[in-house]
Amino acid sequence: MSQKITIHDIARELNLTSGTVSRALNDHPRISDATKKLVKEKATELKYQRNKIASSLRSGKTHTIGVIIPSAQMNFFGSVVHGIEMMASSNGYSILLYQTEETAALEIKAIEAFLSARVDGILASVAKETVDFSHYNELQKRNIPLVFFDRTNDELKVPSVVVDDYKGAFLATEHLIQSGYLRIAHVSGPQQLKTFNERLRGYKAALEKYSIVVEQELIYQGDISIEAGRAAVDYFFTLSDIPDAVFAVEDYSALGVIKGLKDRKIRMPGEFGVIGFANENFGEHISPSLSSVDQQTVQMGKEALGLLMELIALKENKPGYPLREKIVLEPLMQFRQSSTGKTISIKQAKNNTTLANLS
Amino acid sequence: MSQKITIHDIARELNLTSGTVSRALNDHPRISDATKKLVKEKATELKYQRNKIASSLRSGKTHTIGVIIPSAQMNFFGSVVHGIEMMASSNGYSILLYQTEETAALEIKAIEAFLSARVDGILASVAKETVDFSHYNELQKRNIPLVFFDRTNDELKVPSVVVDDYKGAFLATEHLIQSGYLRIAHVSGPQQLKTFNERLRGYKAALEKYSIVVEQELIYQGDISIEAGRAAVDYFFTLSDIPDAVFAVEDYSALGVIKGLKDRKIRMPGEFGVIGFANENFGEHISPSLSSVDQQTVQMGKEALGLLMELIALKENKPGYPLREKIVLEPLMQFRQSSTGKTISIKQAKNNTTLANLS
DNA sequence: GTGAAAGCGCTAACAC
DNA sequence: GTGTTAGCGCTTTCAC
Repeated sequence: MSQKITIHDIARELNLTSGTVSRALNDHPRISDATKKLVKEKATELKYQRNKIASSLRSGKTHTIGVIIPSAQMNFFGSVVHGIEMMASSNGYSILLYQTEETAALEIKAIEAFLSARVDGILASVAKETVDFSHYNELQKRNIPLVFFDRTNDELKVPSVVVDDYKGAFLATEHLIQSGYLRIAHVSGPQQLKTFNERLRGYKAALEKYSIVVEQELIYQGDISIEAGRAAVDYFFTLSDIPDAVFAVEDYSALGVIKGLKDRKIRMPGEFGVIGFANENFGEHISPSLSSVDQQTVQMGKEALGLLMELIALKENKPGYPLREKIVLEPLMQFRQSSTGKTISIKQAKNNTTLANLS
Repeated sequence: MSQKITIHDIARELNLTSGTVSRALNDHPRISDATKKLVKEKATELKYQRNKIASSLRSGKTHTIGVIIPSAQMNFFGSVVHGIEMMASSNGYSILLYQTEETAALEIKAIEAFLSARVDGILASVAKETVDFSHYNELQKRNIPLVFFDRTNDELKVPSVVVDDYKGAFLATEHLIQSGYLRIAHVSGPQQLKTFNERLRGYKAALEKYSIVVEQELIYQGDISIEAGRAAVDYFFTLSDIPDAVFAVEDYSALGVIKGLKDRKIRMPGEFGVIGFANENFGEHISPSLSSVDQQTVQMGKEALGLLMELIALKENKPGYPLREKIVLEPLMQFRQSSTGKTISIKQAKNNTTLANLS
């Protein structure tokens, strides 16, 4: 049988009341050290385990936070969750984890579960599919502390932790320019997500800084997948003026681009430069190794939890916490082989081939 | 203000009692369809959210399970958690996630949190550091359903889900033999973990099946890291009789081997065959693409949760569940470029080079 | 088919 | 410094 020692059992054995036992266990200031010691010893002796359920019901605090991610299988989110859980645990919080599989339906289901579980706060990375944010709105109405990480939305005024997507994209694009690439394309992601929109903005800004005209035909409306990258290459090679570099919105898209270019026997780097975003763990091991923008995933998780703790403290009217609306992490540039110096243009390469054929 | 609609509010508005409302919400058979409909409509109208805390306190069931993993940052565990959460969610269960960072201290802390949260069951992958299993023993004493996955311990009689490491290693080694490789080495992992020991056993068994003598000098005592793989190559090339293939205990070691061989300009496959274990996500994207043994991570998670559900049902005396003690998943062979047919021996290659130099 | 009432185990006023 | 008391919101016997 599973044990069921309660504070009443401890109280009875010590000739105290359950109230005193409860206070002793919670280190209430007005309980004498002697009884505290007595109670705690008896508690361990009886292998008492505090019933958090009952405690939560009475106190209204669960010390549990809900975490919503698209999928734990994606390295990026596993890493963020790692950061979140570490910090949560050391703050005495437990985390309830739900995955959306990028669908709004599961996102709604997760929020309902959290509401029902009376979590003290929620950390979420919005699903790709989500366009209607009313379920998040509902959380705000109910005054439930909420922090977005990575995937955010600006319509809702939700505090968030993100990497500086704009800056990362800007630097990535600038790096391609400085490496000598002249016609730089972009494989973009779903534009309803601010994350991806910011990266597009950064891309454009870098071009503009160097007085390069932003051409709409060089922006392929893609997705974060290998397939999207491949499709982008197929598309780019239908253009009359083929690009010689790609800044992909994410590493998997970048990988697709590399695969597509390899199929076409394009030399990377040299003929073609590629840079991605996310610094997924395969990047440094493929060939050419993929240049990318590191998003400080673990730190992102820690910061997100920290911000949520502040919101929770604020809600409980504990003062002294200046509320930050947004934490922006520095993108860490990881320059590898795929984006290093341009040596020869595709046109030149083609001409060479033509010459070779003629000779 | 956060809302606090209770069943009493619904009851009052409908001139019913809270008991009836509770039953209606839970689809109790003796409640008329009419009232059920009425109650449910009113519930959504008032945006009622069932208080799971109160429900759990009263019923003794939390519909929550605790999950213990070394780290969510490790792709393997992220993947298993993905499987666990998917299945849990579709069974109406929430998961509480704790990481051990491979330490016994955090493992104990996690179990205490789970006990206190009154989880209905626990899924755990043992920390590398753990040698004393008394905290897991305590769970058994308290009759809390427990299932191990991947990292198991044979002393405790805990139901578990693992991949057949022996068989996977056997098939991997056999594949190298059948591909024409003659002198097959092994980069092994920490032998105190049963997982890695089983893989060594499988390697030896395959050699023996083909009457190949197991040579101790071909077994490099390594680890699951790129560095270990590189070091293994350095070592193998000091041997008077250099091997022509490697079965590495894990993909990162295999990757190190590939990198080491590339540095030495060894052609793969052909001159040298390599196969790993784990089917990490970089494997199919590197060149040569890495042959490996897939551990069915997502399936492992699903099976672990399924087994736990059975244990929970058993505890509640719902009959008809034959209890399985151990689920062993089939290793799925992923043959890619790195292990395909041998075409030329290193000796031959050297001779060719020598000849070329002479001419 | 529904009502009445007890209580899950804890916390937190309010006493003194 | 400790006792008393009243619930938190739900489920669940026992009625009828």
